[in-house]
Amino acid sequence: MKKPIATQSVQDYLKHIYELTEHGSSASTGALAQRLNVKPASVTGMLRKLAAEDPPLVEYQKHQGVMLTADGRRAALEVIRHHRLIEAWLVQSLGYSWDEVHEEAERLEHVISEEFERRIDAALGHPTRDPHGEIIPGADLSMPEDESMPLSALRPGRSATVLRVLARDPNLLRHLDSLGLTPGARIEALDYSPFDNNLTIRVGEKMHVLGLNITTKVFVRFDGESHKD
Amino acid sequence: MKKPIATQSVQDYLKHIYELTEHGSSASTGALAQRLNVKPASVTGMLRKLAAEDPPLVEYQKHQGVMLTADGRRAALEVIRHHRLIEAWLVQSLGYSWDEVHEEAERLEHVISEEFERRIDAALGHPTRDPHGEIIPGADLSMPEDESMPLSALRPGRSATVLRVLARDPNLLRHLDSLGLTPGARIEALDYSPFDNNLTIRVGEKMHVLGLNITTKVFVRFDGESHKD
DNA sequence: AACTTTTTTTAGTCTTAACTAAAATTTGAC
DNA sequence: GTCAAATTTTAGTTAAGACTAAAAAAAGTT
Ligand SMILES: [Mn+2]
Ligand SMILES: [Mn+2]
Ligand SMILES: [Mn+2]
Ligand SMILES: [Mn+2]
Repeated sequence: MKKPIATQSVQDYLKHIYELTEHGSSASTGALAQRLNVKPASVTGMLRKLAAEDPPLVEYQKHQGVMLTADGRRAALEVIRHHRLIEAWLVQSLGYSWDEVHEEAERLEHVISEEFERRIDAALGHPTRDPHGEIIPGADLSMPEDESMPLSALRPGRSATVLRVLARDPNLLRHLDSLGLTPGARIEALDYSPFDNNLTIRVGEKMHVLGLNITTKVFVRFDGESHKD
Repeated sequence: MKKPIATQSVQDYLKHIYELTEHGSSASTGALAQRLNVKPASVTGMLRKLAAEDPPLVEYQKHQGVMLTADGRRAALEVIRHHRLIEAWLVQSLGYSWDEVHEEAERLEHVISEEFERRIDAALGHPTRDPHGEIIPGADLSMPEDESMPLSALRPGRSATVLRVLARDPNLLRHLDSLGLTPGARIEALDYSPFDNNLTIRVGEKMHVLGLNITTKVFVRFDGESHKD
């Protein structure tokens, strides 16, 4: 019932495959190579290996991209849970800011014990989201559906609440913070310009005109929509 | 001015060489192999490599054992500082007990950033000793002389204060804890039996008869001795 | 449909850090 | 001082995971 070991490298491959495929499609060799900072030839080699593991971790057919098996998905979610709990805990317990935590978590995620995981989870009160608003998989590795919509879909007259931001770049994160676009922030859409896709919003007292570069990276829940189906 | 990288393996070798040689002598291939859980042949290979690094990390002559160079010593102390700060912090901040922290620290020590080191150091109030009483090297990697004496040297009529325990085995650590032999504990020697080296001591209300297995692993400061020379 | 470009895979190398087995050296007993 | 035992080193493999260069397959273009 216990899986033996997965190297750091294997864990990183699985994590990135998960992130590329969470919404159905399969991940390409090239896309993985780019995310992992590795050459495509190296990715092919690893994918063959992952598909040949005893319980196979991926389903892989030449030239067709990969998808995670149930086992691979569980292993990926285990790493993602580590990553996000660590981020939350670096912020809450050591005073890191949200633009500093990713890099640190990237290394710690591979070496903490399950005991450590349990302890920070408990110390944080079993949080459901990390500092960027990403959902933290449960201890049972369950992953609730993400119901957020990109801010780019918000139109004048409607308002919304920021759920999460999709960004790792520290400069972008600091910029979003300076705009007040952090999880929980209330937003009102004031104007939309169809030609350049600029959206004018109000956050608290402040007004901002945001381009797609930003509005596609901030995910919100529209106000006045049912939470459940 | 920045050293590039040292792999986890290199860091572990340096750390164990430091621990074997802190009091002058040089470390043998076999002793290192045992501590590192590796075959002697592997140790020889690594020692050659460490001696050949650009600033050499060890001084090594065939069949003569190794000693750290100044550079190697600094790298070792960096890892040891990480290890001991992490142990302290696992205990104080996450409620670990002193028998659980070593294993976790063993893995974390290699991956935390200098920023992380600074933050836990500050959060703990710049501690000078880890949960086992081991001295934590300073941020400048200075290492104060350890002035503790083994409990086995205490004789009836004298009393002492526990400074540190030399143990990693969780069972031994729990046993020491149950005896009250933790850093700060006051001890009074009541009786000594020269033939079996048994020492009878009082700790608080309790009396214990301890053999060499324990008395050589608990280090104390004798009461009524000057701290400075 | 044929050809060009892009993507992916194969084949072969390299590095790190282990291992085993055999050779060499040192230690220690007499 | 000689010789056996213990320790250490050399030599040659192995495994993981990266790389480059060349071959093959897929996708796009006219
Ligand atoms: Mn990682
Ligand atoms: Mn995050
Ligand atoms: Mn270690
Ligand atoms: Mn310790």
